[in-house]
Amino acid sequence: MDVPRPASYTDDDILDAALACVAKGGRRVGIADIAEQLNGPVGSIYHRFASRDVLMVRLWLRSVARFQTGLFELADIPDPHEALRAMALHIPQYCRMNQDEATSLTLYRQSRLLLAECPDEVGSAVSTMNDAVIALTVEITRRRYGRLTSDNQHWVNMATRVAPYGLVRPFLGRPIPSQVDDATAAAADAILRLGDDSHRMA
Amino acid sequence: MDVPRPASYTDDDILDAALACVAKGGRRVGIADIAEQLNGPVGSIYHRFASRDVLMVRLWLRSVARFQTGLFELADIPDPHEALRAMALHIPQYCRMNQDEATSLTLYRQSRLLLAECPDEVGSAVSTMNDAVIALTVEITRRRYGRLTSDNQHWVNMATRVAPYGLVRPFLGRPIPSQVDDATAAAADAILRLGDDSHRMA
DNA sequence: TCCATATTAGAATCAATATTCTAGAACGAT
DNA sequence: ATCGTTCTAGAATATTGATTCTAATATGGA
Repeated sequence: MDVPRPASYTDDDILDAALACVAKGGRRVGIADIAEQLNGPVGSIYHRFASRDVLMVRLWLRSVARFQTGLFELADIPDPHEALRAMALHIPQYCRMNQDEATSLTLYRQSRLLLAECPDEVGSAVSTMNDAVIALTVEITRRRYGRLTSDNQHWVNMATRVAPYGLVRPFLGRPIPSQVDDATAAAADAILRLGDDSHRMA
Repeated sequence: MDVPRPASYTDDDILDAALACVAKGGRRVGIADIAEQLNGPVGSIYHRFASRDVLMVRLWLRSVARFQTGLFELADIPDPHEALRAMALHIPQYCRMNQDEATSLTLYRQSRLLLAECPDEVGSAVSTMNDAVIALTVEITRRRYGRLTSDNQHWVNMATRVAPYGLVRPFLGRPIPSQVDDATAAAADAILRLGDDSHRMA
């Protein structure tokens, strides 16, 4: 069999270059910027990625996946309330340890991508990206509240994702102060507790 | 004296058109989009705004100013903790009542604009936009904690701005559920309380 | 009516960047 | 040494969208 020329740049090399550009902040990242950071030609980038959009979405997906692996390690915390608080705290901790990737998480939002403007080469990955995490969360939610309601899921979502992410977001790009973690824990506790009084409902 | 031709489009008309485009979401808003929404030519837009950047920043500044006027009405709540909680709750409430403007608040961040890339025609407005709100907040903070420390200011900032805004942000563009308000109040209370134990410090 | 002025109007231009294209290079099996 | 394959290279092209430019228009006072 004939053998092809070996590649100088892997997919991940290119994604890493793009990540560096995104983290560097500045203006909107262009293919030329990525090529410069990569120290390679734009042709090699287009050889692997159909378009700039596909490249950027794949970068985002890779960061999301890496973020999520840390979450699964929290699955075996026995007390469910503790587990949920740990999930909340994982967000500022991950952002502090992986500043560049954390910045790249702000590139897209799943809801927007699903709505439209998403290259279908990556469409299915985008639509299933959260499935495993949702399954995990559902299980812990059931244990935490005794039963699973859409209300409970709402509180858990707010406590473990929305609030923590909202609290770190303004600090991305600079060192994340420890007060963010304290505020995250306090907010998560308080919001999770809202699900305990179901007497509000009819 | 000679009299000029009367204007068909005021500054605010143009900003309103831009606002509608931003709220409509879709892709990045261009001058052509705004002109179409305005039902006028691009020339009239450039007649009033030196550049797209100036226009968008002015839209953002107008939204921020409108948001802030609601805040000042809370100044005379006597109990400082109540006042701070009300400030926090003002954010989801404002976003619910003014969905389009709320979306336009996500256009820029003051910190980024000050750093660079800000047309100096609007630079001074950007740098002073928060002065009055900061003065108000400082006063309430002092009453809430007895004294003013940078730590206290941090907690107040997290409780009344960062957390509430982070909690609504993912819901912008669709109806904002009442749970956001409940979560905001709970989180604000919990975070403000963190400033009460100063025994942590040396 | 005619003037001075500020404005509308939108076609023409310009700049930035994404994308395509053609040529050449690297590899190991034959 | 040659070949088929996949990759690098980067110049050329296409596209997108901001900005500029010239002409025309509305207005009330002189």
